[in-house]
Amino acid sequence: MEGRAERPEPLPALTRVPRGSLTDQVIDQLRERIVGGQFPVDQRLPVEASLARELGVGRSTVREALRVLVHAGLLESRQGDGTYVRARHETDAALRRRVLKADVINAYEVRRAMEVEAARLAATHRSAADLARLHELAAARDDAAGPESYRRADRALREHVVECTGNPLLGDLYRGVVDPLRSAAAGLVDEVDLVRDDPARPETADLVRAIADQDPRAAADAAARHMDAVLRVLTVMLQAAPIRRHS
Amino acid sequence: MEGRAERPEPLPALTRVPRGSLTDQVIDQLRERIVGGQFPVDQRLPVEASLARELGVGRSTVREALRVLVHAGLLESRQGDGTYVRARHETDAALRRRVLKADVINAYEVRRAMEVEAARLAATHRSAADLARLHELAAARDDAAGPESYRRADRALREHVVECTGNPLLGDLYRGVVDPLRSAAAGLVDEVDLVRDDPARPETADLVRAIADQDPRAAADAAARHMDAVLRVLTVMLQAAPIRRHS
DNA sequence: GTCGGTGAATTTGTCCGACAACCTGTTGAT
DNA sequence: ATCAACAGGTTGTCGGACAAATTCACCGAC
Repeated sequence: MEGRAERPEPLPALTRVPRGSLTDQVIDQLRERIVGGQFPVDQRLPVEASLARELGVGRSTVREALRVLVHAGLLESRQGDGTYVRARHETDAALRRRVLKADVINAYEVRRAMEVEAARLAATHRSAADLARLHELAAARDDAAGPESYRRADRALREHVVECTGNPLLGDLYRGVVDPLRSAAAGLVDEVDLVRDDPARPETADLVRAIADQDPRAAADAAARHMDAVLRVLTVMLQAAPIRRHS
Repeated sequence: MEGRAERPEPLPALTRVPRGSLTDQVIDQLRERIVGGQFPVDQRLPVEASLARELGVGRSTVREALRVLVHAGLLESRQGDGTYVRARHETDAALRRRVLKADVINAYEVRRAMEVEAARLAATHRSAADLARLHELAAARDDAAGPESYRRADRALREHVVECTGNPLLGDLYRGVVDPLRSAAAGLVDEVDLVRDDPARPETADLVRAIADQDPRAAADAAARHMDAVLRVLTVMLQAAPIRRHS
């Protein structure tokens, strides 16, 4: 049953579900395993019969729970093959679905809202360690060798700003909105990223300085100027080549 | 089985699901019936055995579909009683759960991000009809007779601002964040709302004027001042009476 | 050696029957 | 009138059987 060497299932023994509990408890337990990384993304879950045995419930109960998590976007089930983890957080899957259905400009406007607030909060709440890391990431971005590594470095910097806010909810929402944008319109987004992040533009350096100076207003202003430039470029590019999506 | 006269189930005959289709089709079909109003909110669905017979599938298949819709927030199942329609549209249950798990200040910071961006976009994109309605809502708020109707009027005004943005994604996220806040910490939120919306404070009038004047910067500024006042009051109140939530 | 076809093994998908747990409404006793 | 017991109905869970789909190993042809 679990004899496929190419499918490692390095799982600790699952906790037995106490008798009397519901499918909801199985849902919660599976979700916690996913969120906690014990069932990593792209990994295959134990088969239904095994889950049932280890959780001490019937296979039907497991199936109902799995079906819920499949619909919620955390899992993907393939008949004859197995059930795979598709996302780590339920909010990620839900936001992804919603964002991918949205107009790109609208999604960027939402992103703008979060980046401006993140800048403001980062300037307010950042620690000395946050700042040291921010400077490292800014330097790495300036030193990046080509477009791909530049983009990676830029992304790391922006995500670190969101981490400096000390607001995990904002972090989750930011990633939930921005990650689908990256994968769905990858070519366009990358093009925009390059243009907007022309090293001659001062906004990102201003942002880093404002966070260092603990000046929320200046940080928000820098982030807003930055996203306004992005939106201008994006609007022009969409007029030149409209995206066809989600008919 | 359906012999309870006090539980009307005025349902048209359900379409038979073609053989070979999945639980997903039952999910879709039930959802369409709910969204379309054929299963109205607060009404009880036909019992599982009946649904199975009418859809031409097994009871297990119906159960899996129902479980999904329960988890998605559309249905509520009560053992021994029946399954009731709780909402007409698939609420973002995942976002709701996430917000309810968050620190209240963090959630308000996210709300601030969206209200500021909504103000800016409303001033940019609002139509004449939007503005006329905004003025009506502002007047209704000023004329509200007591705390409850004041709150309702205020809420209607703020949600209308978000509608004026012409950004449905922002609208969904705003409601996804704000609605759980309202229900979860209702007493606290209402207290904050009252204090922050002291009629002597100018922010909301400034916001309405800036939207009328199509001045995004002034609108964003008014919304920011408004939410900053809210956050100050909220911080003080949380120090006085910390919320115990979601241990 | 490579490639394609076939069949076995495995896993999910569906159905069914049985019974437990729970809820609602009715009836009878006080 | 209230309360308790009971019956009937409904959801929740379990287990078994089998269909449908996928993967993989084996074998034969080239």
